[in-house]
Formats: sequence, structure tokens, C-alpha cells
Amino acid sequence: MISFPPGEYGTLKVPEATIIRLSLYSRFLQQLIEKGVTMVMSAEIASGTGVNAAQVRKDLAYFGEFGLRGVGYYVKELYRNVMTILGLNREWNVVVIGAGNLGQALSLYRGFSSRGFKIAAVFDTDDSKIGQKLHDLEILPISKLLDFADKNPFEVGVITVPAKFAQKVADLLVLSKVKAILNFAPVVIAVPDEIDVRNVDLTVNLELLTFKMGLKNPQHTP
Amino acid sequence: MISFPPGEYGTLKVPEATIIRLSLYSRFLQQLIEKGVTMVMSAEIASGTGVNAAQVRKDLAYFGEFGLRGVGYYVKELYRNVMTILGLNREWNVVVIGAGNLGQALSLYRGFSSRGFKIAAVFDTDDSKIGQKLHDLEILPISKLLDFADKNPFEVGVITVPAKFAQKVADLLVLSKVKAILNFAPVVIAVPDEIDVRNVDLTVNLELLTFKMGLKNPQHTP
DNA sequence: GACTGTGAAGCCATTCACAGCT
DNA sequence: AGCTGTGAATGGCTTCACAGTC
Repeated sequence: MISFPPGEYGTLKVPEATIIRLSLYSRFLQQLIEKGVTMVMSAEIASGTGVNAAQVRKDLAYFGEFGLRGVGYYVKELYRNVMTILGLNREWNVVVIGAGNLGQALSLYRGFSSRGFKIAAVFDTDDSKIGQKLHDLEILPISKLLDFADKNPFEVGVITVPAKFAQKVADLLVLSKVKAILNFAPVVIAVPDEIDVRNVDLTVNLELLTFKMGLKNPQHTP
Repeated sequence: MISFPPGEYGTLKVPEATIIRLSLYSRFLQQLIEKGVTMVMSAEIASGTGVNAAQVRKDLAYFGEFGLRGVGYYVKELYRNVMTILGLNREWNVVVIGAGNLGQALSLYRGFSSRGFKIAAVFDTDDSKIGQKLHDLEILPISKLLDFADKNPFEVGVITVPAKFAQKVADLLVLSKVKAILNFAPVVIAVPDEIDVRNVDLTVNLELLTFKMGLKNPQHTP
């Protein structure tokens, strides 16, 4: 549950799950815009994102009355509103720490740039990687991180180093005045309260699938 | 909520969130084993994974009594039990479709191989990529998928193609007799009911962070 | 004495069902 | 007539608090 500070939307509580769905809706709306669709109703957003229609309406209604009763929602207007709610009506500077396979893939990921995330730099400790280019992005030595942050402030740090280095990297990011961290390392990292951390675990999803497959086709272990 | 078929664990319902946490616990336990720790109590598992201690105990208790009252849990024994619950006491064959940056990174991701996931092959449509090697893994043309599946059955398909090709790929995977799909494309894909699909959205997590940052530092749009 | 296992309570999120508009 | 917005009902998950066991 996320509590709002009194302000733009009054004092209000919104489930975190709602924000996650808003992100899904916005991507669906983007696709509708590309197709030239101008109106949409909640049931379509629902089936396009795998959600219940009442849920879609409730999620949107937390932030205002964006629809027209009896009609639906104007796609472009709703899209603009949702993007603003998500804080995506501006550019965000992102730094990736760890230029392994995953770090490189995320640095080049079009899904980020297309939504206003600017990868400002990629850092690594491995001498053989430093100086290499990822398109027009150079891999920098991690010793330059604080210097870089001074000259090029960034808001988000993405951690893609092995688990045992994750806390060290987090500490460095804190010193770099980062505001939020996306952590792909499978460990809990400690940071000051005012910094938001979101852990992404890539294997968790696969393992949920193997659990379910195991149920259907149990291999009894004696 | 996941319902169990009558069998190994009786007829029982377990929250999906429990399975996701079991996956986190198992990784934490793995780290304890590497450190040579033999006993652990729920409060330690809790702080090591960012969860409440009662929750840890309840999650484990769905599947049996693995602990000793007054003492705690034997790390190795608990680890083995959790891995078995997750269906990770065997190898799973995985195929990745889409050899872009993300597909390549996932194919080489050590976090998968270290947990018993064997990447059996990587497929793509791009002629310039086909035949390239990712370590000892060759990129194959997608036209060979069904053939490949005949000779080398696999359980899981990972979709890392652009959104507009995702459904086509899913259809092919269904024909390949896949049992579960991990979908990184930001669209809902339709498959028969008996095939489990899990959608992973990489931008959702970043956007939850920007939402929260926007709350703290609102940029009012007039 | 200490920690697990668990019923009960509390809390949060989703879904229903219909009033309110256009 | 049709679809949104929303209070009320439901359902599910998490946390509490303590009985049970070593």
C-alpha cells in the first residue's frame, strides 16, 4: 500500500498492485495509439492486459474521472494521464552497475529508452571490459562512479553484479545520491529509508512454473 | 491461489506468493550452505529475504514440519526439502526464442544453470544471427523449432521477441508441446489452459520507482 | 528457555452489483 | 442503452499471539 503525501491527489492510499497495473495499461494504450484506435472501454483494457474490468476502472478512478459514462475512455487522453501518474512525463537518468550479460542487455534494452529512461552510463570493475562500447555507451571503471555522479546526476541505479558485490555497489550508489535502486542481485541490500529499492528476481518466475509442473507430474522422492 | 491435486501433500491450497517466497528462501539457504552454516531460525531467513518471520514459518508449514521447536531448521535438510517442493530436484530443458540482447543474456545467465535449468537451444529469425555461437550454444533458425522439439523435448519456452511476434512464437511453442512459457514480451498471449504462462515485465519495476519518486518530488502539470 | 507450528484476528485487495451520467 | 464510477461484499494474505515441543 502506498500512501500519498497530501497534494496533487489529496491524501489517499493506493495499492502497490494498482501502480503495477497502471504500467501495464499504459503499454496497452500505447499499442492502441499505434493502431490508430481513439476510444477504448474498460473491458478491452482488461482483456488486453489480463485483468478484471472492474479492477481497471477502480485503478483509474483512484486518480480521477478519466472516462465518459456510456462511452469509454479517449485513448490518447487516458494514456497521457496514466503516464503523468507514473511520473513518465519527464526523462529519468539511469546508471547500470555491472556490465555482464544482463547489465549489457538492460543497458541496450529498447523498452527502457522508449519510456523515457536514459541510460547515462554503465560501470564495471573488469579491466578487460572497461573502455568497450555498447553502441554509443562506454563502459566506465567503477572507481569513476562518484566523479561521474557529481557531473551527471542520476536518479536510478540498476545493480547487475554478482550477489556478493551487491551491498558494496549499493553503498556507492547511496554516496552518489541515487533516489531509487533496481536490484537484480539475489540478496537483500541495506540502504537508507528514503531510498526506494525494488528487487527483481529472474529465476523466481521460472521456479513458479516448475513448481506447477511438478504438481501435475509429481516425481515422488522416496 | 494454487490448488493441489490430491497426492503428495494432500488436498491443500497455497498462495502463489508463498511459492515465490520459497524460491527466495532457497537462494538464501544456498548462500548459508556456502558459508558453512548448519542451523538457521525463521527470524534469520526472514531478515535475509525481507519477509516477516511468522510468514516464513507459515510458508514452510504448508508442506510439512521441517523445523525443530526450540531449535530452528537444519539448513541442508530444509534446502533439500524446499528445492524438492519447487520441483528443482531434477533438470528442466529450456528453449529461448529471440536472440536479441535480452535473449542472449538470459541464455547465458548463470542464475538459471545453477538451479538446474538447461538451455537446450536459442532460436531467432534474423539470418545474420543464425549460426552464431553463444559459448557452446548455437543460434538456430526458428523454422527448425518443431524438428528440434521432436528430437529434444523441452518443458519451458522463454519468449524474448518483440511484442508483435509474441503470439506467433507462442503458437509455435504450443505445437512444440511446451508445458510452460515465460513471456518477456509486453503483451498478453493466448495458449491452451493446460499450459502455464508467466509474464515478466522489466519496465514495470522501474516505473513503480518513478511513480514513488514523482510523489516525493511532484512536478505539477498545469 | 527458546523457537516452531498454527488458529484467530486484522488487514488489504479484488470482485460484485448497481447508481449515476452521457 | 451503455459504460463508468463506487459502496458493499467477498475472498485471500499477512500478522499476531500463544500453545506445543524439544
